[in-house]
Amino acid sequence: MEAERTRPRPSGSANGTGTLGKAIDVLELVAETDEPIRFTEILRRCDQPRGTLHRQLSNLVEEGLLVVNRDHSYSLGVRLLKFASKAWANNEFRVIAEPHLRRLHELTGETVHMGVLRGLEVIYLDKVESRQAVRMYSQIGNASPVFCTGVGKAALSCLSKETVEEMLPRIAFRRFTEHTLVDPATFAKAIDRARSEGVAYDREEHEIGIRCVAAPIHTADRSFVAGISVTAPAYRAGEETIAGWVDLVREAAAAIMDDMRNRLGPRV
Amino acid sequence: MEAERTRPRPSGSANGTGTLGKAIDVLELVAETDEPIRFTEILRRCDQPRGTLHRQLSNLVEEGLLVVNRDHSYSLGVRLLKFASKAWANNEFRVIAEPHLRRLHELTGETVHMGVLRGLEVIYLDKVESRQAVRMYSQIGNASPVFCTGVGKAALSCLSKETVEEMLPRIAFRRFTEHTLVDPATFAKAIDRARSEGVAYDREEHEIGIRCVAAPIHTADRSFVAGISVTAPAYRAGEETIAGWVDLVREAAAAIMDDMRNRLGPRV
DNA sequence: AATCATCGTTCCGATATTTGGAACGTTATT
DNA sequence: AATAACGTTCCAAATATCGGAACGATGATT
Repeated sequence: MEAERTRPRPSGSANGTGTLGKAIDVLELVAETDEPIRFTEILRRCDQPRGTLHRQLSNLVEEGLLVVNRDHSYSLGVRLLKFASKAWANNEFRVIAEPHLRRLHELTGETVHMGVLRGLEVIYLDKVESRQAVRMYSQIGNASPVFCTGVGKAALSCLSKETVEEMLPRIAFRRFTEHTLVDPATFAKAIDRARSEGVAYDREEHEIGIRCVAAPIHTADRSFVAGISVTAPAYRAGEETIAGWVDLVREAAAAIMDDMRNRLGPRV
Repeated sequence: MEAERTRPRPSGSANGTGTLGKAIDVLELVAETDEPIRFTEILRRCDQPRGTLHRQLSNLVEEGLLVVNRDHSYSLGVRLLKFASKAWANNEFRVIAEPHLRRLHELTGETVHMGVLRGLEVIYLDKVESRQAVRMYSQIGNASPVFCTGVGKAALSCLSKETVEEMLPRIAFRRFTEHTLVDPATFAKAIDRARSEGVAYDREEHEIGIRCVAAPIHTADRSFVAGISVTAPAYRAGEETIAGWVDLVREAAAAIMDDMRNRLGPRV
């Protein structure tokens, strides 16, 4: 069970340990709130002494990770953008996958995503779409639940039945649409099926009118577990259409994993 | 000089204070290296004891800000993307400026940027362009020098002559092209001119073949200092063309500052 | 305009974490 | 196989954090 040791803790809040961990927990708390948040409000949500919280916030501001607004509310600092820009540009998996994502987009004409598993969330690493109707950055970096996204289910299908079983009770199955799978057992069955078929689906489970097909990608040692998907509005993605994408997505995933083995060396 | 107190320290490396500051310095060091970097290499660059560095790295990995690769090299973690995604989406100034940037793009047909001053750097907050030839994320979050970018010079023109004077010795004037201003005195004159004219230029100072016109935007208290710009390849941006953009950029900047006053309230 | 309540900041002894040198395994190289 | 370089662990000493309480600022209410 060595691999478990450094696994990121569940995406739930406030279990950071050490000085850094506590500070990042505060940062996360500000991030989760999608608008400027004031001192007292933060104080209420993280149970810490006033003095302590005040110093932590000051340190975060000093580092440029937070900014204080005129009304003493806190927002995320632009320095985070700089870090992320580097994290994105230098991510080896993303660089390797990129041409394959582009090809998949050309073959299907639809939006293609790549998302990596982190704890109980999927974080989108890349996106290829034709029309720039939706804003850039609209998806990259976004964190979505594993249980109602194609990429999330595909990623989980990389893990063993037992590992998934252990995750289930920590997942907060929340109903997003009438099609969302909210029963852990049903969900587990869907993962089993994805594992044997090599593809996972999202039929309007996260958002009404949006469907997708996804396939898993991972390193041999499962230290990197992710998924790629083709997403389209439901009216363009009937069952027959979706079925036609399955092989394309699977092949793209296989090609990416091939490249990963060749360029990064086989892992364990 | 109260305003100086919490100003982000110069973008140079390794002057973080406190436990958090030191950890973020290490993170920055990894970020600056554009490829995976190994323990010993980090050790050489930050003069810290082995044991200390080892623990700091472990903590950063534990928090998901770094990842360790199979060969013990370190890369930035995807958790940074999640933070940045929120920082971008929720940035009030960006949200306010966005429609104006779009309009400016429509009026000129060229790429429009918005960048904010942070220490001695400009960090790009937004970008609007028609063709998606260049990858998304290609610019956002990017940190560029103040002294050879239109946005950087525009931003500096918001500051007093004295403040700029104090910054000069800390700026590492590096020659990017034959047109780069590498003499502090000449550069200071350019800023003075930008201050009186309300626009700054970049005539292939950062990159051969790229020119731009930029205008400053800022809050009354200068806690937010930024610039917007229209950028184009030199063959499409002759002197007459650029001159035609000046008023458009200035007007867009004025409109953004109007909106800022209305929506955020006048600051100081 | 004055009062009161809420909010944010500062202070300092107690506490827990970090620090840093050295010794110990582990992996690559000759 | 021997050697060197690298990464990890350990623990007493140093130091930053912790956290309660007092203080000052802000702004809402009468």
